[in-house]
Amino acid sequence: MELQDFITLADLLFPHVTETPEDMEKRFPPRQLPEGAKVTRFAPSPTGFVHFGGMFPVTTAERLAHQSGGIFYLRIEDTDAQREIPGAAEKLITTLAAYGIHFDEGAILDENGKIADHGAYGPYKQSLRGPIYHVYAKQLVREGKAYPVFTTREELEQMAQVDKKAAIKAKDWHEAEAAQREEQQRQRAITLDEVKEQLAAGNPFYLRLLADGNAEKKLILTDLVKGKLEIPENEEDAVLLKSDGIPTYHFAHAVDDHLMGTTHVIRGEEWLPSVALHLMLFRYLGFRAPKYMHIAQLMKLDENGSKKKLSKRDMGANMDDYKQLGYVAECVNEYVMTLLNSNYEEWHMQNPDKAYTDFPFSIKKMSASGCLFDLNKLGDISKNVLSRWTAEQIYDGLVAWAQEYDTEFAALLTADPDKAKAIFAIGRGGKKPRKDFGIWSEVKGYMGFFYDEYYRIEDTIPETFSREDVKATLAAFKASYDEADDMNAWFDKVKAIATELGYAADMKAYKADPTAFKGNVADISMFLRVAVTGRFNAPDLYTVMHILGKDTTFARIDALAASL
RNA sequence: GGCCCGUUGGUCAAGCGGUUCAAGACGCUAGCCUCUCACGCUGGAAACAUGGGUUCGAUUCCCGUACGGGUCACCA
Repeated sequence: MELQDFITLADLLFPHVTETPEDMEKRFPPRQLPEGAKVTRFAPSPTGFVHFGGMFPVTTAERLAHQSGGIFYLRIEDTDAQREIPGAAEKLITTLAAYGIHFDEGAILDENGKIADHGAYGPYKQSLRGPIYHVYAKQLVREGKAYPVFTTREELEQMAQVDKKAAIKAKDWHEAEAAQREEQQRQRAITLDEVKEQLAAGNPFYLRLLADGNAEKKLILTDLVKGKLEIPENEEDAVLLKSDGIPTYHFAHAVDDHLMGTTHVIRGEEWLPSVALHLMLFRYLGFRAPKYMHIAQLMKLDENGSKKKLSKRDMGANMDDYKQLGYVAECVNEYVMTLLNSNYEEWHMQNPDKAYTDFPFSIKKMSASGCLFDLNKLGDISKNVLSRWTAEQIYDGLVAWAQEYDTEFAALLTADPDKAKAIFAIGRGGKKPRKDFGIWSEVKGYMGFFYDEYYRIEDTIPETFSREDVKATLAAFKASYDEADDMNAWFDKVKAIATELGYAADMKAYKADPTAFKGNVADISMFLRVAVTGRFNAPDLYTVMHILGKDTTFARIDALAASL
């Protein structure tokens, strides 16, 4: 086609488009931001929940923007109506908010929980930006950089039926490639007359980019995470607009990120293969390309022991799972930070009281390779975080969680807040706080025995100990117990019982000659512990008894004694 | 299959040509502390995928191989 023909073609294809790229530039002027301020975004398609892997780019983007005094915005990429799940976008926003991720602008929630535009660069939902894309589409056609491909409605419907993924998997790659190249040549050769004919017949068209690349040649670019990259030039005529006039991701990415002033595009590394195409689009459109950061995928170990992408169905993939299990958002954030920035842990150890948002996030410290999801590590971080909380904070956090996921437990806790807080105060506050639980769902197992509703005998005193000794211990303890005793006096009495029954009161003496005793004071304590807590393991018995009170303590001792 | 990315102990990782032939954290483990547990403390096992270059010298640079991952849609 001739130059003039392209202009005719553009008018034929987009008769309704009257605005020009210049108009767009006026409507969306460059942002006025201080030097070095980064503009980043999160651009999800509303097709499901927030994935743990998604937290990596999101957190990175949020940190980079806010740390630099820039803008972090939300753009909803709802260009595929087929896959869209109603309400997913709203859910995405509330989930992220729960993890402290807030947007400065974009399609965010208003007071009524509805998505509404917030900011001067909207609309922020791509489905609402049709006219904007069409301005640039028309421009590309005018310049001979894009061309239409026509199909009939029947063909379109047929296409919707086939399982494309399965088709790709099954095909012979060489054959498919050759066919594709041939098809591309054929489609490129469309004439103005054919276009008029098709248009007259009312057939829909989709728009393809006319790629000028040569895959034999390499394109050199720098990814801020991956470093220097050498990729073949793009020679595929990617689809820009679909038959319904809605842009594909690629086209929308170039137009939106330019117009919205994105400085850093942060996304998963699955986008790496299309960077050549994206750079071509920016060049065609006359836009300056943003800086790219492709973040490695989060992996998991499959049954065969090989690394696999953490998929939707995996435990821990859905960010909402963590809330249900009782993970505190702050802990998850910290875990994400340790994976994202290799020196975060070190920094945090030196600044245990600072929030992760105070950490100087560095792109240089990001790993280029994918990491394995490690629940152990998350658990450890969680325990450490919670161990620094006050009893009051633990109480509030636990109650809030229990009220949603374990109302029975919540009722018990709130019925006697002082008791609950006294339990949480055990071993808390010092230099070396206890670390008994990292998630709320573990707490009941740790402290349930304090409540008659959950108290039960889980461990039994081994048969190796004479029942008579156990009975004697329980009876003697009751006889000598005085709630007013301090811890030392209390333990002295336990020791006295041990001595009385022929058990060693002094552990060193016992270890020196175990055969001289029937057992030791640890055994005597164990009898009491099983009686009072129902188990072998519990926090300091003296404190436990005081929280329970004399009546409950004695009642439990009596119950065990009676069962012997 | 083509293309791209990656590869230090089980995991996350420091290292960025030579006092590190390898730090730290999680996990595992021995012991100490100790009335049990939870802490804490002191130890331990455990790694530079592989071959070939470059170099006086490579975990660190280059190439090949293997392995892992990603991608090749009118999905994002």
